[in-house]
Amino acid sequence: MADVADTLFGADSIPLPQGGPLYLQLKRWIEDAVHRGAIKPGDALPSERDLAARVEMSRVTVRKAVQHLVRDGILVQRHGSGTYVAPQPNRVEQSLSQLTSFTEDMARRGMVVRSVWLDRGLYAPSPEETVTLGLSSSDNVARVARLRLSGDTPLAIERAALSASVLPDPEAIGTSLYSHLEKSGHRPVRAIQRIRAANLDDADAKLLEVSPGVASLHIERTSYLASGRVVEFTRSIYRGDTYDFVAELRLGDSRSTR
Amino acid sequence: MADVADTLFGADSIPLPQGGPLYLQLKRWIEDAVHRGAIKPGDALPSERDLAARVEMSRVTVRKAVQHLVRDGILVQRHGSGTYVAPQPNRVEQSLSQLTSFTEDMARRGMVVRSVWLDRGLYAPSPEETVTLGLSSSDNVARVARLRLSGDTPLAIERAALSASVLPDPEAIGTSLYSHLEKSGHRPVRAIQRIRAANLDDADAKLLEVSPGVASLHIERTSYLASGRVVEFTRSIYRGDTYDFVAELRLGDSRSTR
DNA sequence: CAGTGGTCTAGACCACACC
DNA sequence: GTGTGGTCTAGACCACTGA
Repeated sequence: MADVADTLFGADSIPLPQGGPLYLQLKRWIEDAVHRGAIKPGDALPSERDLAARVEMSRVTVRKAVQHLVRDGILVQRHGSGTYVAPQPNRVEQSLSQLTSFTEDMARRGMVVRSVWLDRGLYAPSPEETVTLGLSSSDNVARVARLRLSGDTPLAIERAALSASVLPDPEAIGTSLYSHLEKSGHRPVRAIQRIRAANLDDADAKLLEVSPGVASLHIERTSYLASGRVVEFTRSIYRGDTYDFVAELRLGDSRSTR
Repeated sequence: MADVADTLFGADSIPLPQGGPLYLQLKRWIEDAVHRGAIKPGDALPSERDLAARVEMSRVTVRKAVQHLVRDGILVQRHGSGTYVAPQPNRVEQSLSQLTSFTEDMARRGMVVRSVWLDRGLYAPSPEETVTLGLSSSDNVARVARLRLSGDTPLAIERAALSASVLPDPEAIGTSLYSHLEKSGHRPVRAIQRIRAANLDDADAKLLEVSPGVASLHIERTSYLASGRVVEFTRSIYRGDTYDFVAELRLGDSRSTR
């Protein structure tokens, strides 16, 4: 079986595109090879030193091309092992109009979801938590932070803050925060979400097992009880390569032609 | 007036943090200086060569630290000019439940919005357009691509495709596609949006005047008439540092406890 | 013009994976 | 071990900005 180097540098190999900086020429060349299917997801690329010798560039320049492709999600690098074409990610969709529990939502699609606890306990509230959760200064706040995974693939980081009066014992949560809240009659019926894009910092990238700087969705959610009281304030970080959010829009009623 | 170099390297300067790679030490150090307010938005940093000499690192290492900060939106670099602390972006909010026109939406907030046409005309449809817009093979497709700006700041790139029967003359659109459609009785009343995060490629980054690789929101929108017919299919790219999308969620009705 | 960021090189050593 | 990616250096030249 021919290895990848033969495929890329064999007799019918395609020459590097011309024009612009060398690292961009090499980047385009590798990107095209992946999109053509000349090298497939999971395939290993030649080592950086090997590539550098073959295309007659310095290793620094090769690394620059490769790291751009890593940032774009085309390649992945594993320290001590090699550089590989990134696997096709299975994108997951989530509704932006129905307030659903992560666990219940995924179960409905037959996906196996796990959580790893990053933190849970009772704390003195920050000023921000005091305001958004409507706490008095003597109240405690319950913080629960989880890493969400589907199989072995991390999907999201979720950091929630709730009033201790709603969640007096954070340790008692099973897999689903919402079903735990439901038992005590505190399941939210309404929420406001604020969504933005941001590059992952080093710490969160490590947790999600992607490269720092990769695009991610940051979602802030404030959930309310039927009474109007705030139940939870959650900041979540979703991997950009595995998540789609879907929203249905209807004609606005605040138009000038009322 | 003391310049930035004096502020950073003066008598009461703060030493570089220890531990880990040099470029990350330098990155943390600059990041802290910005967050402390020791250097403010708009201020120029010392040149890369200057910085390298002062912290006793090679220029390559300094560049690595700086480019990480550029990617994170902390700094901006201008070729031939210098490196500056990034200005505080004014974030813009957009609703994810009301189907509003960009132009009308911004006007309601008193913001001055301009559009620059990137492309508009009639074309033979792509297979994807044929399917999503429900065209027959003889139909043409109208494509309109715009760069949206608030003042001189680019906000978003919008590429829309509509059936030529709905928009026979793309050149006739004024500033608002939706008000143009309204005149011909084709204003959509409902839309499905799909939102994801992605790193900007070089071309789109140039249009939006940010660095390649910066996080952005990619939105695909399919809009429908009251009759159920598809009016437009639009792909938009919003700058991650200037846009928040807001959605209101309600308790889902597809729960197991129906 | 001088000064800035942008690209590129050859060579070195370290940290980790895999055998 | 050997081979991989990760970091770091000193020095060079190019392309752009701005006085």
